[in-house]
Amino acid sequence: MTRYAKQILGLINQSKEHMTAEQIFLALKKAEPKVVLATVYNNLNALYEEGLVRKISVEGAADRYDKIKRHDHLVCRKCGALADIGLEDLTECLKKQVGEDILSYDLKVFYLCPKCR
Amino acid sequence: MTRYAKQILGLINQSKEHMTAEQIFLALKKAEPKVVLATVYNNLNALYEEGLVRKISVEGAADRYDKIKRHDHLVCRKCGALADIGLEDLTECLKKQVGEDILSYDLKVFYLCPKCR
DNA sequence: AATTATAATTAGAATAATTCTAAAACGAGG
DNA sequence: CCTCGTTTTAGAATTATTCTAATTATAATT
Repeated sequence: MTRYAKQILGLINQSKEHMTAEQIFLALKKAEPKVVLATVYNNLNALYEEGLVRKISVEGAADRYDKIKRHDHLVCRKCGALADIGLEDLTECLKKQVGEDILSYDLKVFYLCPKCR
Repeated sequence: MTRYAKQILGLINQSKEHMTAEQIFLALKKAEPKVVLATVYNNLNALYEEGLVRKISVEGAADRYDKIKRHDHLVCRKCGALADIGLEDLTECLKKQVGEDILSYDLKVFYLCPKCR
């Protein structure tokens, strides 16, 4: 794994937030002032292909990157704010229902966050 | 509801596909040759705000619009192809687990579609 | 260490999706 | 038929992301 890929993966795994490519770029820039946004995109795509990070898309907003560790998301339908929740693991249950072999799943639960209520 | 909004809603509800704004625009244009893409976006946003259509975002691709009727999606992790599946309704189960009042949820199950396998 | 090959990074232009702005057209109520 | 509020239009503007080609770094080979 390349130098930048390693650091980007580290950032994503440590972060409690759900960073966009831009935010990751800004964070990485603190350690690597020379790095460029396109490099971050390249590496994020590579990490995603390899299955080392998750990509979450909230309708309308830029894609966000997240650690692989299984967990679900609570999304505010108004402002798009994203929070983690750990619901029970549905993998087995889905495998049975779908029939096909499944790779993973993405469960977003929509609600109105305290601010928007 | 405005003239175009009505037709757009009709298109979405009838369609078996998951159309992007562009595709909806092209379909609507057959009946209404004068309509413009921005109008389609305006109406889609309005319909979405009113909770009359669903918006599904597949990482990387343009947002897709779908009927409100509860169902889930099977997404090919490679090519992004989208298919419907009707899994059991998790609403009650999620309400209990989340605690908060939930509006809806969006479950995407990733797999490799026949073509990409 | 010098040479070559391969992969990663850069800069910046290009593309695609979506939103914004201001003006024009429409439609209901007076 | 005039006015007001809404909808639509045209096109510019924005944003996220990808692409291209040149450059640099890394690794492998002599």
